[in-house]
Amino acid sequence: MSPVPMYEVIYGDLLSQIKAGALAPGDRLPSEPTLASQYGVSRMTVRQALDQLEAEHVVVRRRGSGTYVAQPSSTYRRMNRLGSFGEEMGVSEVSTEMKFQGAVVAPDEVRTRLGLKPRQKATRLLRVRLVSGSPAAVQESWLPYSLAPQLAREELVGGSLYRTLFERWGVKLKWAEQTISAVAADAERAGWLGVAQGSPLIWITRVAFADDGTPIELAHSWTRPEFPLLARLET
Amino acid sequence: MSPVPMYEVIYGDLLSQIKAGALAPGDRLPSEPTLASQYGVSRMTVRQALDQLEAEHVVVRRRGSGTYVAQPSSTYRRMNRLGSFGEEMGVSEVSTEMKFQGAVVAPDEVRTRLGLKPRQKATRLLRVRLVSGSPAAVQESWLPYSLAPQLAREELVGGSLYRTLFERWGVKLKWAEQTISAVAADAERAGWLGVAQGSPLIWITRVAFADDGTPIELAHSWTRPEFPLLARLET
DNA sequence: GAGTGGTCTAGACCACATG
DNA sequence: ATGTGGTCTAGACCACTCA
Repeated sequence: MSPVPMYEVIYGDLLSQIKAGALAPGDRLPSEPTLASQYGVSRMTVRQALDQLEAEHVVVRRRGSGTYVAQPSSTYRRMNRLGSFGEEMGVSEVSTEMKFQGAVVAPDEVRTRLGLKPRQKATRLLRVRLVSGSPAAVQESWLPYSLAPQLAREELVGGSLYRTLFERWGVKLKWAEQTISAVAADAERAGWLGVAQGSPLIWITRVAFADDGTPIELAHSWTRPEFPLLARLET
Repeated sequence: MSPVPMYEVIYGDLLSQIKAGALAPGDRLPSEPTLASQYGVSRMTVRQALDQLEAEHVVVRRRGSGTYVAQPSSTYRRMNRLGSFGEEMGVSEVSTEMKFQGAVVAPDEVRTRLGLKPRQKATRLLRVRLVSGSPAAVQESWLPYSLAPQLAREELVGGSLYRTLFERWGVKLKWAEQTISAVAADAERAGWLGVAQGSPLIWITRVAFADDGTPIELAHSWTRPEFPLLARLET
């Protein structure tokens, strides 16, 4: 058997066509029997691919009618999926100012959340994110130093921590737990973000995990309220 | 064919057993072939039930090993699912002070978001939510008046707007789009919530939809930062 | 090596939507 | 009436885990 399952191939094909615009919102996809014969697979296999697209709201199915490319639900991007800051911001132009990058002894909170031993080192990244040139968020990330020592020195691949972890160290983050709250800007962050001290910021604390459940990253972010999170909730 | 599909029966059975504690976190479920013969169905049908449980993180599958009841991921409750305020808060004791309940001409924002015609009326509910007796959030809900006129007068079923909509009017909310931001408390909300004016609050704007896509509710909520949102993100 | 979940087949009947 | 997606069967081979 091919290393990649057929239903993932079909899933990928359809997703590409939709992203490329070959299949526009509202368009009907080929029927399940049609796809099955096109790909030379059984209908159950086609359904596995469509199940996945449906779960991600890329398509909607209507019994007796067909499967259609979903309307891009006006809002909701970001959130629900774990992605890089750039991806979360969508098409906007994102740049980064690195304020600190190095290895330090992990403070208690970091030790606890990442499961490090006392006096174990951690890599700390402190970044200011700019959207279209104006400051939008401060991000402070902590990772076990031993996981990727060069991370404390080298430049990030494409400015993305997650990409660097994956491409240089083979570390793939699988899921994250976030708490979202609000906090008043302290003097330092207010300065970086260009807001008044004491003004409200969106404060997110995130722990990201590898597929085996190992905690990899503890991150705090402080975002200006002009850049809200968008989320879609299901019943 | 039975009105309820077999895979839903199996799904429900397993979920009940897990919720009741007959299957505890970490326990292994019967294997797929075992379940198939127990229910007298094919293995593919069993897999449909398990697929659903897995997608909801109720179970985890390990190839070559078995399917296990998931560990209740310490944190993450709330968010990701659309539920009542009480459910979101988990087991905590929740009470409500109704500050306003009535029908008014819909302001522009409400008209736009709910798709109402000019001068059409809307029901406005303004509530302060208390957790264990101390104020946690202010919620302002707007609904089309014509949808459920009595809503402007009657008491809510079990103090829950969503339960009232469903049990008294048969309206079932299917999904919602939320934007989450932060905002400084104004004088009125600061007073209700017992915080200083200007202190940061979590500010959520939500539009909830029925299964046919009709917008049913526009809600704003202002929550004290001591009650953060918890969310789980997937890759 | 035995058992598990992952993938896949080649059919089938059904409920439903649309022309 | 035709075609669609929803459900289901009774097998199969595979990759993987674990004793």
